[in-house]
Amino acid sequence: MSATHQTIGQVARASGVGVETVRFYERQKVLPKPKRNGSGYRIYLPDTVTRLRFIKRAQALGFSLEEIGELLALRASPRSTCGQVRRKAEAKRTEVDGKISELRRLRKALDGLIGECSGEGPVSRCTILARLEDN
Amino acid sequence: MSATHQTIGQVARASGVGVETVRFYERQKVLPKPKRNGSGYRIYLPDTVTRLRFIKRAQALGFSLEEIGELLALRASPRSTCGQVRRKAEAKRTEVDGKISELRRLRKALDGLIGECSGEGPVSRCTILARLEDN
DNA sequence: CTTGACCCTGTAGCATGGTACAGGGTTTAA
DNA sequence: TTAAACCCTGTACCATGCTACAGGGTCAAG
Repeated sequence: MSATHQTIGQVARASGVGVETVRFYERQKVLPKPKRNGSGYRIYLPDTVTRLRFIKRAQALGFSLEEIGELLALRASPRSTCGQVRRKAEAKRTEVDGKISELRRLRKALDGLIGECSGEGPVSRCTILARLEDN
Repeated sequence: MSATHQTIGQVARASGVGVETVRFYERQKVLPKPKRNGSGYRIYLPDTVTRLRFIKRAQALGFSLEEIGELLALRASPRSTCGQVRRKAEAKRTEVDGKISELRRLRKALDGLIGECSGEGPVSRCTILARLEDN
């Protein structure tokens, strides 16, 4: 194997994911279909490792594989603009903000229930359960 | 149908869930197996609607069906104490807190990327993509 | 020449909380 | 009596991101 093409096991190790994951990404279209050698083995160019690392970083920011596919498509097209990428990031931030508020709402509700509860006595006099039951 | 027993369709309507959902909850053990009539139809006692509403409220607080099963088991056992219920609520609050911090971390990272980005020019000079590619 | 490490395809499974049939039987009201 | 509305079981499917086979073929070292 020369430095310019690698097997699936090599790119997997170099980017810290599993071999099955690399094949999975190909099926999910976040990795392009690579060339094959005479035995049908996948042969990758070295930029594949960069791409895999890109995927991992984007995942860590909360992007789904589908969204990562869109980011990669932007990256690959000379027509696309930085503004388009930025808008994806802003949309994700808005989404994250929405999840945070939802979780804060939950937290508040749980806090209310816990605050009202003495923590003593049998379940039959549990104020938390009473709240969950009926009104 | 007397007031003391209802068909699956009746409890479903009365509690605002689908018929299939009621059967699903039975499989998931959050609803007990009901008696059957001569034709094999499920026959529910009226407390089933209370139980279904309990489930919905607990879900709104972030409890999974499995956790709701545990809450219902506590509710049903005279041995259990209010403290056990309270501890479940506290554990859920801790879990929610963990998710909130994780999301805030994401938000911060996205914010940093967005802040650095001019939003102008081609993707080839996109600072957001550059960060994701980073080696 | 054999062994072990690698590669292939295709499929199934995990968790979560349902939804949607297919292909039956039952009940109710006109 | 017949049609609609209901009920039954069993199974498959949705999203999400993998992981784990089974049952092969290939390749490199000793």
